[in-house]
Formats: sequence, structure tokens, C-alpha cells
Amino acid sequence: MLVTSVGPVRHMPTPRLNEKRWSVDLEKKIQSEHSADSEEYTKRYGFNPKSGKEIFVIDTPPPYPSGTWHIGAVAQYSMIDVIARSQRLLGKEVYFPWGVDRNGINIEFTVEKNTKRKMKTYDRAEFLELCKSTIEEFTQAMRNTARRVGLSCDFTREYLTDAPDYRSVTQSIFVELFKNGTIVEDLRPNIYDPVEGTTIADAEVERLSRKTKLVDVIWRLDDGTEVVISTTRPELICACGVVVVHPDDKRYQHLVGQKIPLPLPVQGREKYVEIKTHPSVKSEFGSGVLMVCSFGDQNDVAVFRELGLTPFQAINLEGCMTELAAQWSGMTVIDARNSIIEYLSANNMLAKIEEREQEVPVSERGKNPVEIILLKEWYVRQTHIQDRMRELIEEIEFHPVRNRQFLLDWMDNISIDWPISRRRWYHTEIPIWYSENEEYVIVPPAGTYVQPWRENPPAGSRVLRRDSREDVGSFEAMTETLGNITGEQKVFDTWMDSSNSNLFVSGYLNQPEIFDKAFPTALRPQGKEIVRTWLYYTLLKSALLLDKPGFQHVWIDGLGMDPWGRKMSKSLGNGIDADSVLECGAGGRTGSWKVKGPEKTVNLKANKIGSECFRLWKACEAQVGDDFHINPEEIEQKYFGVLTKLFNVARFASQFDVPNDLDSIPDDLNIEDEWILYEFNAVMSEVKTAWNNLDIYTATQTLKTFGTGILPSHYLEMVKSRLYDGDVKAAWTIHRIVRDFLSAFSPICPFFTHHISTTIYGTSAVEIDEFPDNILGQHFDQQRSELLMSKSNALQAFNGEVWSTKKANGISLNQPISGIAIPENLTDFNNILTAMHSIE
RNA sequence: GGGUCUGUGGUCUAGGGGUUUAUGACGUCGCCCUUACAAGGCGAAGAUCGAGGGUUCAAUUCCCUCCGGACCCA
Repeated sequence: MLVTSVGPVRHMPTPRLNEKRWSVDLEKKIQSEHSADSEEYTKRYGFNPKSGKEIFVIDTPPPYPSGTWHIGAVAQYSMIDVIARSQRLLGKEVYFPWGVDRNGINIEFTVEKNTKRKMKTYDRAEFLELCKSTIEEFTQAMRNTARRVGLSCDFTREYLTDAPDYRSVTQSIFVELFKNGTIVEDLRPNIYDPVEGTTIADAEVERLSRKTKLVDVIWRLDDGTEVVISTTRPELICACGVVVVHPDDKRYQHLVGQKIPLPLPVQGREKYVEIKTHPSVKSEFGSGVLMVCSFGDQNDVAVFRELGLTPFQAINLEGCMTELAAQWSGMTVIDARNSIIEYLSANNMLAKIEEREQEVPVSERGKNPVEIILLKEWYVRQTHIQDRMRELIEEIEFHPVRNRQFLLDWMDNISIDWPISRRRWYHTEIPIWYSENEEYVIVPPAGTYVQPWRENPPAGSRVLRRDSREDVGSFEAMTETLGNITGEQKVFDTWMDSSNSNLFVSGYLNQPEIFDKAFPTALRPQGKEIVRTWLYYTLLKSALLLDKPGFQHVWIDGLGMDPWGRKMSKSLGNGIDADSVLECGAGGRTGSWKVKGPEKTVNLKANKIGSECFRLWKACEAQVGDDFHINPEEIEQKYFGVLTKLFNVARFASQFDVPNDLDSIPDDLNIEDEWILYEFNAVMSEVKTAWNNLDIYTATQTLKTFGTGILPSHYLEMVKSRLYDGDVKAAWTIHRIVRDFLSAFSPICPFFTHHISTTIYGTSAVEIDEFPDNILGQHFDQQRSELLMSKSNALQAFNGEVWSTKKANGISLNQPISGIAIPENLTDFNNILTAMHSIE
């Protein structure tokens, strides 16, 4: 080897951190080691309610396993993990649960699709088994991804919403609310999906644009006067309860009060309806005359209620016309509609047909047009408690603050109770039985899980009067009186399960001694698209059961979008799989993604990303609540270099011996050591404040700026030669900073910081449970701090000036330079700056 | 159609009536192998702060209208 150096050649010490650079393979190795020893894992991340620390329970959104995990969701979970880890770092006893939401119609659809057979053609028990095994496969994939992205959940306490322990809580809460009159059963108009055969809630309705025929039907009064009524639902004429016009509409004043015959044959009902006025009529729509049927839409429901009319049942549970429709009885809604249009046309009762775009209400899951029909269902009363909920919500801190508005806006629209019963199977069963005469109901004791469709009531069940809910005795004592009992076939809306998640993880019913300390649950993190469902229903439960706010903090993040800011969806072909990003760069494999853009398909490429880079990107890139664009190319370009830089700072430091006592500050530090420690101290207190405020963005930016900027570029360059000369004060300073920096940074990049800290310091950054602020300890001096930090700008400016002067003169940075004067305000730094730049 | 939020260099982002000739990062371009780091360093170019009105002595910032995006609702 040819040595060209002119000065004394110093042997380069071996860095303790021997990997040349950070890599995705190294990350994967650390990750699997991290998960391998379950005892060690639990010591680090398990929930220990007896620790005596302040309890901080996170109501982790239980993900729904559907086969693939949306990358935007994975990004969100990794940020929840950042919060969990930062709260541990602040000294709290964090319970970061891992739950999986497995109830619901999605898995039923998946099984139906896989087996090409509809649910209701199966034996119920057989179908449940199929759902369970299918969702278990999906669940396992999800567990792997969760660990891969570094979630520090307490996996040993995993809960599944379809397991008996979870379902029993849902059932117990139902019984509790039924007994106190908050849950009622009633025959009411409900939104119903005839294809899937189930009731759904308002929150599950979506709107799709479809072409529909708007037909103008001629109605004739007995005196021959013609009245034209426009409708898209002529098949509902048989369920018409009233014809209305606007009270101010001059054209129709003479008709008000008259009776008009229905233009179609009907069966089993009065043929005439009255013409009345109602302010909801839009006079400019069609002819300005409206038929109100049970039920075309929510407005029809409102008009029936206001006018005290008795609703008709025109459509049955199979989505077919009832006897009411006379000759159209038994036809599907669509067939009846077409047939009726032909009939009207043939009988000269059709003034006009027009094709138009209409927003049709469909079910969110099945995309089937929904009907509003009268059904006996179970409801959670909610309209009576809205004002109290608003008061309770005032006590919750929202992050970001503006997202409280999403919730309040939704609450403004709540006018009907929440229907919670569903005619499906893979859900929690409604825990109730009915006596033969239907006057009594039987409910199970708290803490049991029951399946009334195939079981009898368990020991300890109580008998209640169905109407007054009065407890009349034990099931055992009353068996004879009850006759043949029937178990409820219906199940709960899945939100009925998931809205207990915070109660469940905080120990409600199961661990009362923890619940006292853990409720209101410290944190609800979630996406903003489920504010009206998950957040709202959870808060409703907490208000109804406990008259308390459900949470101390609600953290509502934005959504992950494609690189152009559009929603990722299967139909657009712009989705990005989470695993492909996390595995990008592992084993030398690179990543490439074909993503459909607004104009053309783009091929995105990246060489290395992995979980640490991905987490760092999300932490730096978007403020909480803002939607974020996901572009793997950009993630790599912008953030992998940051990891490399930080790794190299640590690797550089690791060549120098670590002082024995990093906690006691030496009292004869050089001024530059003191300076950087004061700078670092300020950084750490800012970061601590940010972690306290759940402000990931500020914490990460602050650390990144310091760790890739002033620390390596200025401080390290200054003290390099002191370090090579074996100066222990400089070594103490750099090691103290690197060690504590890694701790503060560990919530963002746990594997990265764990590896470096254990290698150099023998302790893991992820185990620190006391935030390392107050770096100067009792040496801290406010005036000194202000004085030294006021030099920072001048120092950086001077260094920059020297570097650019050298460059302008073609002098390499390690060569001496003359004719440069150190500014007066940096006199204290004369020696070190002279040495640093070889100023002559 | 209505509500809520949002729009800052090619890309992402900070800021939020005057100290702004608008922050930082990535990318681009130029120069540089410097005993941690070319997966690096230094430097340069690049923005009428979505468009148009208004309030004000002063607007990127406040208000209105419009346009684009997101979420929610009818």
C-alpha cells in the first residue's frame, strides 16, 4: 500500500460498530432476534400493571384481516408504535395491545367467493368453521407484518374479537344496556340489503352513481283531473300513504284535501290516498307533486312519522314485492318496476320517461341497492344522550385539534337510533332467548359467551319480562313456565364489538383493579375515515355505560394516498403492497411497482427501504391528520441517506473508547464540548416536549436536523483531531451525545437504535424508561447556555466561509490556509477553529 | 347539491397580517476521494405561496367567489 500522507501516520482504531453501513438485511436480522426471545420481548414491551408507573393504555385499532394490509394503514400503525415507544421512554407503563377484528360480513363474502356458494345454503355451524379457518390464515400474515414493521405490541395478550372472551364482553354489555332500557327492540323502518339479507346502519350506506329511469306517471282524480307525479320508484305506488305538494305551490291549492285513487291495482289496502301539503316538497322537481311511499327514502320515513300514517310493507326480506302489489306480487323489485312501466305505458298513464344519473344508496359491503323496510330489530338509543356526549367530548384532547369537528359534524346528523341487529352469521350472537308465549326473555349471566341459535341458556341465566324488563327469577326456577324457548337467530353489527375495544383493553369487567387506573383510556389512535363509526360508537358506549369520556387523547391521522394524492383502490390499480416496501432491499432484491397514474402507468423503483426507513419517512413527512402520498422511490431517496448518516456518526464515535462513567459530566470540558452539550440539551428538551404532546413530526425533525447537521458537520469536524489524539473529554462528549440521541430516537427507529446502542454501550436504547434530558445536570447554567448557544450561528457561518474559501482557491479541506481571521465573537473558539481548519 | 378540511420551488414540507430578498429536505446542475460517511462534502439555480376579487397603511397569512384534492352527508 502506498502511503502518501506527509504527517505522522496514525493507525485508525477499529470501530466497535463493525458493519460498514446500515442495511435492510441487518435490520431483518435484528428484527427476528428481537421477536425470537419471548421472555426478553415481554420484559421490554409487555404490560406490567404492577410496575407502579403511570398507566398509559392505547386502544390500538384492531385491524381486519382481509388478505392484504394497506400500506397507508401499516404506516399509521407504525406511528402508533412511535407513540407507544415514546411514552415508555417518558417513563409510563404502556399497554400497547394487539387485537384483531375478525367478525363481520367481509370474511363471509370471502368464503362465499372462495367456495362459490352463498352463506345461507350452508349449515350455520359448518359455515362458521370455514370463516374461522380462512380468517386465521389472513391473521397470521398480519401478525408477521406487524412484527416486521416493528410494532411493540404485547402480542402475548393478543385478543380476537371472534373469541369467547371478547364476545362475552360484548354480550355482557348488551345485557347491561338492555336491563337499563338503553337497548330496545322495536318495529321500525330500517335500511336493508335484500341481496345479503340483513339490516345495516346509516353509517354503512354508500352512494353510487347509476342510470335510472325517471318516469312521469299520470294519476287521475275521480272527476278526471290529471295529476302528473315523477318517480324513480313506480313499484312503490302500492305502498303510497299520501300525495303531497308544497304548501306555497299555487298550482295545486285546489287539490289539497281531495282523495286520489292509486293508478295501479293493489291488494289488501285502501285504494285512495289524500293529497296534503308538506314543506319538504321541492316544487321545481318534476311536476312538483310527490308520492310518499313506505319507504322510498329517509324523507318518506319522516313524512309517515309526522303525519302519523301507518306504513305498508311493499317489499319482503327477499327483496320481492309483497301481496300489496297485486299482480306484481312475488317479483323482484327491478322486475316489478319494469313490468309496471310497461303496464303504465300500455294503459296510457305514462307522460314521459327520462334516463338520468342518480345517486343510489347501496350497502358499503355488498354494493347492493338498499331498501327501507319495516323490521323488528334491536336498537341502541342514542338521540337522548347527544348533549351529554358533547360535554364529555369537550374533555378529550384531539390531535390535531381541528379533527374534533369531524365528529361533531357527524353527530349533528344523528336523528335515529342505532340498529345493532344483523341477519348474518360470523358475528357475535345477540344473547337472548324468548319464551313460548313471547312475554319473557332469558339473558345469560355476565362473563359468559352464548350462542342462542344452537344452545340453551347457561346456568345463572335470568328471566325478564320482555316489555318492562322486570327480573322475575332465575331460568332454572322458571323453566316450566317458559314453555318451549327460542334462541335469537340474529347477531350484532360488528361495530357493536369494536366499540368495546377501549373498555376491553382497559380491563372493563375482567380486571376491575386495572380499569380504575386505566380509564378513560389514555389514547385512541385511528384514521379519520372511521370517525363516524368506530370513534363515535365507542364514545357512545362510554357515555351510556359509565357517563365518562372514553379517552384522554384522540389522535386522528390522515389517509395514505397514491403518489398523486388519490385514494388507493383496487379499481384504480394504484395500490402498493406493504410487504413489498418493507422487504425492499432484503437479500439483494430491489423493489419495483407498477402504479396507474392519472395519465399513464408509472414504474417506480427502489433499491432499499425496510421498516426503519419507512417509519422515519412517515414520522418526518406528514403532520398528524394530513393525508400523505406514498411513493417508495421518494421514501428511499429522502430517508435512507439519513439512516446512513446517523449510522456513520455512531460508527465514527465507536472507534474511540467509551468512558466508564457517561453519567457524570467531567468538569474541565473544552469550550466546544460545552457548546455542543448545551445545544444538545436544548434539542433534547424540545424533543421531550414534543413526545409529551404526541407530536411525532416535531420530535423527529428536531432530532434529524441535529443528528445530520450541526453535530457531524460542525462539532465532529472540530474535535476530530482531539479524538484521534486520545482526548477523553471529547470522547466523553461524543459518546454521551450518541448514547442519549439513540434513546430519544429509538421510538422512530427501534431496530436501528437498538443495534447501535447495544453494540457500543451494551445497553439497548429501546429499554430506556427515563427520558435523557437535562444533559448538563447540576452544571447547567442558564447564562452560560444562552451565551454558548448564541455562538452557534456564527460558528456555522465561519466554518462555511472557510470551506467555501478553500474550495474557491482549490485548496483541499485538510490543507492549511492563511489569511483568514476568526471573528471577534468567536475568540473563545480560537484554538479549536485554528486547528480544525489548519489556519496559518 | 350541502358540510368539514386542504392547496407553498420538479417532489415533499415549515411558517401563518410587516424582520419573509418564504424554512428545511429530496431531486437537478457545478466542484471536491477530505484517515466515519461519494449511501459523503461544499456550492448554485429553481416559488408571481392554486386563480380572481375584497378588508387593511401592509396579505402567502384574514374574508368572499371560483378551480383542484380528501373525508363526510343528502
